[in-house]
Amino acid sequence: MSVFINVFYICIVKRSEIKQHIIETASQLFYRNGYNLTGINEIISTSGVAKATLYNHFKSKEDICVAYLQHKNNSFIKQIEAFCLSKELGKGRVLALFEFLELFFEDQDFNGCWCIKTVAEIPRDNEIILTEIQTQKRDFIRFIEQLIIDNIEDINVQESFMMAKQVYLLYEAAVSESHLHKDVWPINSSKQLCNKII
Amino acid sequence: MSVFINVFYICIVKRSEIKQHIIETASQLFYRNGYNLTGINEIISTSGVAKATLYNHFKSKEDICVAYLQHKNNSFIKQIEAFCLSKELGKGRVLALFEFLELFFEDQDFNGCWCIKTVAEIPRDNEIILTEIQTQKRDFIRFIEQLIIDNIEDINVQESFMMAKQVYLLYEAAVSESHLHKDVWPINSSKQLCNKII
DNA sequence: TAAAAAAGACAGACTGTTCTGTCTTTATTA
DNA sequence: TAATAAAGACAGAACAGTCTGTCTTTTTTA
Repeated sequence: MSVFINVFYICIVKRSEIKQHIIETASQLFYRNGYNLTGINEIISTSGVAKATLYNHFKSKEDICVAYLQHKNNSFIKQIEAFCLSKELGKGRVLALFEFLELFFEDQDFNGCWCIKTVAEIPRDNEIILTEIQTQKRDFIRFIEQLIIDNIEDINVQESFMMAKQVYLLYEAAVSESHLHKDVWPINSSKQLCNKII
Repeated sequence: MSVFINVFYICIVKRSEIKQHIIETASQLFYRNGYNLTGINEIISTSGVAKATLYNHFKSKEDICVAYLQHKNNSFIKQIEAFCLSKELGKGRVLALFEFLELFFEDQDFNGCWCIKTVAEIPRDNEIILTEIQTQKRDFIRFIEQLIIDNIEDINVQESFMMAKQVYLLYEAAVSESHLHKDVWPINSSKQLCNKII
């Protein structure tokens, strides 16, 4: 039996993948239930990892938080980029942002923006986490800007940056408000307005 | 000394105003430091009220949370309404929303939207608090809608509702994002875009 | 004098973090 | 290939706090 369990366990988490496994487990819990409401004990019991092992990989809960944010952002950027590029060249690729969000919203795990959620939970003076979040958002604005440059005709640098910020604001509002109202209307309204300005 | 302290204390909070005093103290703490990071003990020590007294007025921390949200919303609506009406009739009264937000942002106590913050902190299934928040937001949209009807010429009911939702989304994005980026640019971008659509 | 507030002890559950000592896996050597 | 060494994952206790909410006793106010 011991052998079976061992073999079985290895199938789930290889030794070399333990850190990643902890990150994924913590991410699910943090995103679903919130950072402060998720305890270390819940993370270790859910992931099946020993406490000492967790603290071998991360020096503190805050450390896990940063890893969680990065994990979320990495997969998000990868997915939304692939989704937009799957559409035909042109305005549609910008509007695809909101179509992606629609799918994201319909996902049962949707729980709003992890950055906004986390900012709301940490003390004002936690610069480590705040900096990580601001970096993610600035990268996202740059991603939108490139999308605009590549897909909107006759647009100069100044205009494209201004437009990127506006599209970004509409996207962010759509995420937060669809979550708050538990309804898709903010996504539609934002998309409509975005269509008007691009 | 005991007498002095008592006299001094009475000057601050009359007996009949204790409940209101608790709400105001809790509001400051919840808004500044977050709901979960603010303990009952901090509320009582800051307000100078006994624990039993607090639990005489509120049956639970959640109860105080609802009172906090209502308190915030009441004073917000009162202030923004007065500010908008202080401007000249016309489009300017709609744009005044963002001018109000600018002042709000510059206030040292500014810490984003209390609704978004609170939603991020409570468990998904807390319907009492969520309902309170959704009601506040719907009321705010209705307020914006009335502002549009009163100040934009030749607009029908359908258009005004659609526009109200869009202006609302821009306002909400401006609040959250100016807070996140610690910068005024989201307010300016939102205002600019709002000006374009009204 | 009766009602209400103050003060703070209290229960009981939870927090993040550190630690010990054991067992298992992996890498290196002979 | 077999023996050994190093790395690190394991369980679980302990630490010094925290938390909400209840309760009793004393003091103050109307």
